[in-house]
Amino acid sequence: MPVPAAQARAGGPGRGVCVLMAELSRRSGVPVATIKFYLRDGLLPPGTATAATRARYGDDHLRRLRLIRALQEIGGLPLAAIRRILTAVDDTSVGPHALLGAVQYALGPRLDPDAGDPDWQAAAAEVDSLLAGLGWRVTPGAPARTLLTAALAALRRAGAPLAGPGLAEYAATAGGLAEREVAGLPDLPAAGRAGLVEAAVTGVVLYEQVLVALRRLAQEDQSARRFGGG
Amino acid sequence: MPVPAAQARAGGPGRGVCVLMAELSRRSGVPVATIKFYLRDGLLPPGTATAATRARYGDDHLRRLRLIRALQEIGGLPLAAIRRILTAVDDTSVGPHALLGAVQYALGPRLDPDAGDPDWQAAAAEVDSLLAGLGWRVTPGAPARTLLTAALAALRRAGAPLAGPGLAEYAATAGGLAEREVAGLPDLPAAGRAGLVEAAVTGVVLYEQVLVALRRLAQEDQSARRFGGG
DNA sequence: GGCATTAGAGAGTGTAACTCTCTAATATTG
DNA sequence: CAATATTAGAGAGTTACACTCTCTAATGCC
Repeated sequence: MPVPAAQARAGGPGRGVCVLMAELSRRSGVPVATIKFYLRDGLLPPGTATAATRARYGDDHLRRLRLIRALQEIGGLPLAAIRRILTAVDDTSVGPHALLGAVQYALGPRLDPDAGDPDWQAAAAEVDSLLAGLGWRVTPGAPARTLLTAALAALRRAGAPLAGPGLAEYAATAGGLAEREVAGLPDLPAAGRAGLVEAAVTGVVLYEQVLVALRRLAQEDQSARRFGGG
Repeated sequence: MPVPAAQARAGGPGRGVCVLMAELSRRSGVPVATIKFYLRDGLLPPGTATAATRARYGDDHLRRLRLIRALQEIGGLPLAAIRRILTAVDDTSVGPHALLGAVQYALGPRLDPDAGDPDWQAAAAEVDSLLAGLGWRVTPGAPARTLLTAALAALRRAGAPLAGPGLAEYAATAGGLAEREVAGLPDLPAAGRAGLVEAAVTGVVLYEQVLVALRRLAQEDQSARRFGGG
């Protein structure tokens, strides 16, 4: 027995099956108290109030709640970063590229560049020449750039610097991944802004964890082969 | 005027230039109060006491301190995870493979598998068949496996599942990276246990951040090319 | 009419990672 | 040799984060 589409997805934009908070909690697996906290924090838009002590929440609340939890539990993002991402998502004047930038800044490490350290300077120079050689268009202050520089500086400090060719190999691998990922994003007219935006956030954050997890599993396998079970 | 090597690296194992805590703080950039905290927490072994209110710290303290900060600031690990890693590092009865396992468990997400969720079950089945098909030797309870399953389940829940061939492509890329990384670790007799151990921890944690950062930078570049500066 | 449920706001809780304060002792300097 | 500065070590206090609890007034439902 097919459910009438008009009932499953009726009403205005984003208004689907409308339920009370207890039901939203049950469907999302998030405690009621936590949902209230998210509402107060502005992470979740308020429901449509039907009375002084009654409000209803739709499908978009459920999707938003799942997005928050995915970014938090799987992506490991703090709520402050998630709030920044969601603000950009909800601002329809923010284009796709700027939105991805917002996600990058929200992800990006909050570590301050320790200029003055010779290892840092060497790492920064290496990053500069790498990006220049590849012709990648990245903003100078991108957090990922700081992260890369910090990681290379730490490797240098530990006496195991990641040199030019080895680093370029990593960059080529990363470039191949990113190329396919961005190409795989839906077109704007086809998916609409909301669809593109969600796919983009998902792609940046969740695919990263997929990659990281697969690499760790592969390392475990390789380590077992080289060093044996002991 | 060359410094006599016997003076720069004298004494017993790991005892280099011996200094007071203030000097250790200056060289590492870590505040004295924080070093004291690490000492109390057991992250840093105590210095050699020369009097009731005097202790000296050597090169190994400096290296350990740098390792802690790298894992914390770049790897984003909580101190509890770092403590677990360092315990395994210091336990000479732990072999290379088991040490990498300890790092994996320390890194691994602290999210509980939500069995019962159909998306989770589908993701778990996909992970099982992928690993079986690749023949990777990974323990069933590996945290990376949970992370992968959780990420795939979240993608499914968001309506953008990462399907068989696409996932296999990611796995192939990750496998290639891990193969080169593990092959690049020094041999046990050549580097000694301490050298191998540090290279392994570094390889797992810092190279991961290098890869992640490069992927994000590549995404920014690809996004700029596809969506333009707006 | 009466009772369970709900929205909303404020305060309280637990954890992590420091940071501050204090004491006694030791090194340094005049 | 006495005054001052510095240090090790231990405990308590602080800040940030992410909830979680408590309370009140207002419904909805029987």
